[in-house]
Amino acid sequence: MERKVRVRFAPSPTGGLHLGGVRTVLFNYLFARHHNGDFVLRIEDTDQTRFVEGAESYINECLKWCGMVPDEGPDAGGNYGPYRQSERKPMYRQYAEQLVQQGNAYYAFDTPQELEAMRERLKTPANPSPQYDHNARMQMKNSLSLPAAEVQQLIDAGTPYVVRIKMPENETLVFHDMIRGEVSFHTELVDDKVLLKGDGMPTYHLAVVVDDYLMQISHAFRGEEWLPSAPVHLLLWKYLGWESVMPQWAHLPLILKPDGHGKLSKRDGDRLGFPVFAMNWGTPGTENFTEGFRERGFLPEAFVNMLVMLGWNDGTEQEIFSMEELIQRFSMDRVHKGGAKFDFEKAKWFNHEYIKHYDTEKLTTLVAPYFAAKNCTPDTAQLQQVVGMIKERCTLLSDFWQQGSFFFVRPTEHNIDAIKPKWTPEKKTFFETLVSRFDTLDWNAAALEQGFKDLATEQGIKPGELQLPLRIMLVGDKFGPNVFEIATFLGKEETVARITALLQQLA
RNA sequence: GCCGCGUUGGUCAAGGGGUUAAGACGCCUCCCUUUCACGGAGGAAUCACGGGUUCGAAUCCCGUACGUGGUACCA
Repeated sequence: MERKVRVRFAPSPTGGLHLGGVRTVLFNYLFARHHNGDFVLRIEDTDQTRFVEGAESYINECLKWCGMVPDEGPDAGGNYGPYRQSERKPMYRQYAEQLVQQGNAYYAFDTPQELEAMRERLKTPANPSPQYDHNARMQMKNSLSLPAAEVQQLIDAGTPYVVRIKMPENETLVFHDMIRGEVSFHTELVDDKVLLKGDGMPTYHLAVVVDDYLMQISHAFRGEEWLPSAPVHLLLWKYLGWESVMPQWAHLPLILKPDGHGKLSKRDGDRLGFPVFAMNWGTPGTENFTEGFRERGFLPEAFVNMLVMLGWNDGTEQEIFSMEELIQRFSMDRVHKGGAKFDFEKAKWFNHEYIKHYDTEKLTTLVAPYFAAKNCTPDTAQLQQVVGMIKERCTLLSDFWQQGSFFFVRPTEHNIDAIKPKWTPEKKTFFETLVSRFDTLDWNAAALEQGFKDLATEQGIKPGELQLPLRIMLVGDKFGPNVFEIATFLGKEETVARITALLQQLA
């Protein structure tokens, strides 16, 4: 019988949710939805990497913004909770003990100093980082090397200890990865990973196996950095007798720095001037602040689309996908094996595409806050009209203010240098006459343009030479939509005021 | 060092024995527009290297290089 698809994502932000993290969630989400399965959020808050204040609600807000809502989770209830690792603490110990009794794991009493001493002692140029493995374990203080009585004595005395997995020797472990196919490891090269820490909390290795089993997870997707510890997890599934219900695994490629090499980090964003977190993280204005894609002016649809194309495509030339299309077409076997360098220019292109085709009414509600932030609160219908006129020349939501403020606020700065060299008394006369002639014209773009050109012809000046000055008068600089449409929007009174104001400056 | 994974233009990438090796971003040129964009037409630029297998290799195999991840009582 085929199991229902259940995938889980386990974020553990000690900081914000970065691109790689969001993309991992996204692939989890798309796969789950594609198969009509469950999408479960599991929170990894351990004692060591304790959640930073607010991190949990931050994650939930990120997911909501991106349109990926978990079916179950800390707030939604469900049958597999609790979902916070800290609340699941009592569950793990019994499995660790079971492994010890079966001989697949053992107690280790070594102090951090002793571990350090061992590494120092075994270190050679050929082996710069010795492991706690089958070579070293018998030289250490653990229930394999010590007599049973002494072990009991240590435990009775309350000596802190950890539980380590006993890696077998000379075995080759093979497992199937949905992206990479067959992957194999030699067990003697893997160290005896700690399963249960001195404080009684499980390490990721134990927790992820126990939780995935108890939560009946059918598919587990995570970053490529977990591939080397996959053999430990595989062994745990076997030793605990759960191999028949082991999830299918996929190790996702990494997102790399745009320049140079290595994993993309928060520092790269600061250094190169782009966000790496989905949303603002930290306190604005302080050193611990990182701007998010949301606040930078990205639409969530564009953000998600951009992210999914980093490592996946559907094999066609299509690049713009709605979430519904992604769910329909997503398949794990079209995910790339190699990491992808992040390209902010391409990310902006996605956003521009979305803005151009976005519903103007909806776009206006997203743009309004950017105007409000500048103490500009125009009538919604008017703002909507402006948004419609300028949206194709805005890449980010934050561009709308720069591209559209002059519709509502008279420009204070004028790019006079653009017209002054070619300014003549005849042109001055033209604009003075134009103003006086406005009363005879219908106030719409077509009529204004016609009247403007007629007058230019009468006075023997090329209309083109007069359009730039008019633009500078109304807009302040060389940008914006058709100048007659701008005048139409501004209205006769404001248009006249702006023309005369600049005429005085040029005098 | 050892182990894993990877490598098609600057970037994202399609293609997986025979192709003029798609497409997109970015860059450049031209057209449209006497603004900035949008739109349109073009252009430069790629199969990491070396061996095999084959009539034929970007494609299959081996090696090398390079990159990347891991090598913690972090995840």
